[in-house]
Amino acid sequence: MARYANIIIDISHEKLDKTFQYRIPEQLQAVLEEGMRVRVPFGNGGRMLSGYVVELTDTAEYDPAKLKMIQSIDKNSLAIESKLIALAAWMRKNYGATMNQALKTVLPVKQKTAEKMHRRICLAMEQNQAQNLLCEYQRKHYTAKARLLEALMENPVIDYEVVTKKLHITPTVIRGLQEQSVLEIETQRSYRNPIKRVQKKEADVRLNEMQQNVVEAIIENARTTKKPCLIHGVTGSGKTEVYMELIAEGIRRGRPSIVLIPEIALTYQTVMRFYGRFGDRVSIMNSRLSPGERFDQFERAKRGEIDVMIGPRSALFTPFPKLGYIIIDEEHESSYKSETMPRYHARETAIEWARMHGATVVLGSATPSVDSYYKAQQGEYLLLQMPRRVMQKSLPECHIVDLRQELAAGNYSILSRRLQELMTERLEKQEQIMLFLNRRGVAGFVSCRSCGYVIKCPHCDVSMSAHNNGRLMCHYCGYEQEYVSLCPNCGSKYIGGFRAGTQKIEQMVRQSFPRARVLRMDADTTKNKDSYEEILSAFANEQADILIGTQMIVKGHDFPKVTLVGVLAADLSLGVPDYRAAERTFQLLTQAAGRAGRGERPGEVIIQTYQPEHYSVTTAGAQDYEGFYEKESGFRGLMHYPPVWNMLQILSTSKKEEEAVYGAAAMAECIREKHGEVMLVGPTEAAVPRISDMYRQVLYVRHPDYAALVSVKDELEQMIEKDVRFKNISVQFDFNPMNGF
DNA sequence: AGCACGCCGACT
DNA sequence: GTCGGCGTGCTC
Repeated sequence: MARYANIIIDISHEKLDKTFQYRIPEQLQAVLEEGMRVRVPFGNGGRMLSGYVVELTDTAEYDPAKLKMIQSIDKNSLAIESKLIALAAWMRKNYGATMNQALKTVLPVKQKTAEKMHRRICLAMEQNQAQNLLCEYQRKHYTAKARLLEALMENPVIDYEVVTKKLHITPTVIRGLQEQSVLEIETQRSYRNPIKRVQKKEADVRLNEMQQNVVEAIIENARTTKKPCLIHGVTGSGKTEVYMELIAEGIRRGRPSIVLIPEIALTYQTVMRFYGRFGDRVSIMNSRLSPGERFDQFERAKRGEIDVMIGPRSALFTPFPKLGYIIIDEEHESSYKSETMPRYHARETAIEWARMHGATVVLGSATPSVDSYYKAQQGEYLLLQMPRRVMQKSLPECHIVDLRQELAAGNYSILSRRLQELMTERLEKQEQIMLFLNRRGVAGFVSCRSCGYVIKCPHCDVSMSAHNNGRLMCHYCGYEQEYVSLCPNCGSKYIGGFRAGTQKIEQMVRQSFPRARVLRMDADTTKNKDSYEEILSAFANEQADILIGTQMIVKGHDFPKVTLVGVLAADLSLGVPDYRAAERTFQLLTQAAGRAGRGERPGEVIIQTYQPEHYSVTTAGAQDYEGFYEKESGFRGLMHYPPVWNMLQILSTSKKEEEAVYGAAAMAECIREKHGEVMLVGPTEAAVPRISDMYRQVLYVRHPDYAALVSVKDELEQMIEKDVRFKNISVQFDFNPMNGF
């Protein structure tokens, strides 16, 4: 039975944005739970405030003599906040993080800052009356009051921020004047809906039989077992209509829904479809929203003014008081995994959140993650298949081209003969082409052809990339230096970039097809937010014949005129040193292929590769998910990888190399000593041994049960707290990682 | 955020 | 001396 409770008073102000520890009175020992709202004495005056129990613990983190007692449990708590706090506690436990880190992800809005933005100060008296008062203040040398009053006479309404920051007036002064009714603070809150409304409600769409069956199965499941559902539906099978039908069903039960979409796929088109169906009861969240707008949307959700929230990972924490469905589209996307602590996965977190709400999670993908499909096979998820495209459109025809044979035949171009032929044909027919490459920049690393020396970042130990501004850059820390014309190691002038990037390909394509209009889209051409939409809509409006790009062109957008997709080198993603490389390759190839033939004319796909016999290439070429899954899950089981086993990746970083090494070694020893049951790999240098002058060591722990890994994490957290040598070492946990450290 | 505390100029 | 404005720092 815990003796102390860590309590967060109000997330309103940064200085209070931490926990305070209190004693738990005897009569509450048995009933108090994490997430509960309580009344506690706070501050010198002992005034009573409400706070949330964030953690129950036995260790006093503060002088126990100074700890005060919790007064009571607050009964009129808004259930939703306690639930979110409980969710944060769950995340802390299952992913490893401090409670504050977890709380900040779950309650991302600084509520008062958002309100402050709307807060204005206005003069509450006549000019001449104010003039008199001003004279009086000046006479009495009330400098602050005079300053404020003078400003108010010039401009009767001023933002609260301006008053405190620019005029240097403290809240004490403002409150004083407010009490004397010299001024008023207006906190009018005008809701801004970031999407302009245009449309009337679309007539309910007719679902085909396949869609209808899926909808009925999910609704039935939501009434009974509430298992997470996984929809495996090929591109173009009409998953979005299914989602909308489910959302509508939730609304009929008075339960709103959350739709998670990778930010990159959150396009105008997608949003408009939901808007057309649900009107302004839909709210969209994206990274362009200001904190104020974000807050408004959350506030509307709390009050039940919206039925659907659409957004990326963070939209999961929309504080709906009730919840119908949590829909996760493109569930295999790695953007659902957080890259900062707590490194939570939106899918698992959604399942927990849905459990707390009695809601149902619906996952959808054309290429489900091996993780989810495995769970479906185990009966943990309900699997639903949508194997056909709507309107009897056929899947594109797929050809695999062996690049080794091209080389043998004397073709040194990045475009195979087959691809060139088909491109010529499409250009003649005025159809569009997409060329896809999993790489960016003019070229990859720069190396010397005489001695093999590779230019690396002095801070991160990774290869520097050549950029079009003629400089070399480190992708991890941003370090830049001049391009070199002579090898720093041997002085040879045969130093340069290898492997083509999108820019190089653009040049080559322009050379081979001088009359074609070419667009390029990659991280470099989409630096500012809008250029992304601009390029895509230019291509959609047929202002170009060929679109060349990285991953980002294969997601979301529908281009009906595209009838040829070329994957230039499937190997690039296969070569990544990661156990998920094959899975990622299969997904990329399938998605790229899915871009072809979305319109009336059938599509064709060319996959160029040096490994045409690799199963992820062959199965993607044959549009055979099952075949891929069988091979891949077999491999994972054999090698004890997730999802068959679970894996915990641990990173130890420090400014000093020996400290990072010590941290990893000490943790490894602790694991060997106390958790002999797990499989331990490492410690070793991370794939990137140094980032921004921080040395990095990694450990991998594996075990069939997730819970075993959680207890390893708990053990390590305790050890770290005790061992003073960890003072300058930072440790990060990543459960079932999507990316290596 | 809100409250106490302490500094400092103004005024009976 | 005392009164009151106004900035600072702390709250388990």
